[in-house]
Amino acid sequence: MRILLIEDEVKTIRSLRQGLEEHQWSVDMAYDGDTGRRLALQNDYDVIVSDIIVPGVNGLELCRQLRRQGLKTPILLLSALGETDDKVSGLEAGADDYLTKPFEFREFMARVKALARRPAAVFQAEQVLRMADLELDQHTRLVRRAGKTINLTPREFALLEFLMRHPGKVLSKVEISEKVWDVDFDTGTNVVEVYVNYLRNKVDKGFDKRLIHTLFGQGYILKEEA
Amino acid sequence: MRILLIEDEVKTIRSLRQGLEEHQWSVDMAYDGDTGRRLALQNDYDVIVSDIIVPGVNGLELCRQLRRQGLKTPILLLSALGETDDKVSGLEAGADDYLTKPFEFREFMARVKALARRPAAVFQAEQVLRMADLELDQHTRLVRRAGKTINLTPREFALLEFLMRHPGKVLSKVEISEKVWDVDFDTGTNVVEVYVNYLRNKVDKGFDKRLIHTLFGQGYILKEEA
DNA sequence: TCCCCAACATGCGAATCCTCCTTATCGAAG
DNA sequence: CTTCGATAAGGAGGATTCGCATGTTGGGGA
Repeated sequence: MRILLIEDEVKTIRSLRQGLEEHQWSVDMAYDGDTGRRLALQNDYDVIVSDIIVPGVNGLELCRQLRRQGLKTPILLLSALGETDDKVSGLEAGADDYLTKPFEFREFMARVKALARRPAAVFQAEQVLRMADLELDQHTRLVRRAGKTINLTPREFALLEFLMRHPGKVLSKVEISEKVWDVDFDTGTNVVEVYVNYLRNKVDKGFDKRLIHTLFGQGYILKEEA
Repeated sequence: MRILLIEDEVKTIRSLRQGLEEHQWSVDMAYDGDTGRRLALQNDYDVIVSDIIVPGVNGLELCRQLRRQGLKTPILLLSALGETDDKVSGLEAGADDYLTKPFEFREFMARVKALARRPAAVFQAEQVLRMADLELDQHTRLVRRAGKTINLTPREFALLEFLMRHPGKVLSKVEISEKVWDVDFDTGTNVVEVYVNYLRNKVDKGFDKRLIHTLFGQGYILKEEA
């Protein structure tokens, strides 16, 4: 089971992390909201746990953003704020559970397990890569952007899959040739450029934000902002 | 939205019922565990709320029984017992959330809503046809026999899908032409035979038991025994 | 600042592969 | 022996992949 823990309070981190790992959970950490969001979209967790008060994007806003982007992963919010108003606004932001500090680890663990056994998580366990409103299911080989299904050829799919496995990373044409075409020499052609062009026509054209960007002389990169 | 409320304490019933109905929820009531279980299995609720201490089967046991019978509906347990042990055992019995009395109605409502927005029922609709060790997923369009993935062309898939939708039934070539090729006249060719042959090569050849059988002069049939 | 060249984008089309279906031939059932 | 079914072979048409030629753009040097 994979869990993402977004928290900046050292004491809480230590106890939760240790406890989770003793229960055989694989824990990814984020110490601020922005890192948390990136990880949440990039990887496929069974549960996400976030403190409300963290540096950067706070827990409530994080929930809203993730839900707006279609992420279905169960979210458990932690907070020192125990007022009904706080709980209500957390749950209305899209969280699935809300736990007030201080709490016993056993209750935390029981709630995390309850979230993980949801059928949503089972379905999520299929390999879905996300980047903004673009999603690629490695299992069903379905690609969608803003809800609209996109039809890719096998080679186009392989290229997009490679890009989405390394979001925000500059990928040189040599790297792409190696991983997508499986050739480690220069073919002397511009296949990569041709296929990047194909992908842009299908994935970027007609949508508001471009996701595939060129870094002159360096390669290509998949990211959100222009 | 439909909710089942299992509770015997008059005061709680009154406030919850009234509040839920003001939020446009349709409320079914049970005053004891046995009635609750019967209703839960009989009808299709979005959320089930149960007090732990009710006459007859108690809330914990109710959870276990419902889960054992495969019911996926989210369950919220209510209780005056606020100890960690109580919460943990409730969640481990299969509940999805646990709320300690007394609570404010707004928090209760927020938690119920959080449970109701789960995609549970949506994804339950897994469209898989099975025949012996052969399975065909109408949604992902994946076909497997004895765990081995089989690659079919669209036409082959349509033919196998038609056969699997009518297991054990004799299907004449005319019927197959109509349903799979959408032609209601005799094309004068033997397309059906050719495609049955393709299917046999991929689906039957190399496996111990044949599934596609010929009924001379009548048509084809999908069944187990030779 | 301007110019040029390398880097990149893109239109076009050839080669290849996949899918579908037909035809022809052979075997089996009744 | 006649009819029905199995199977091999191959062509039409479309999708896919890739190369090439020609625009277009970025950025470093004069």
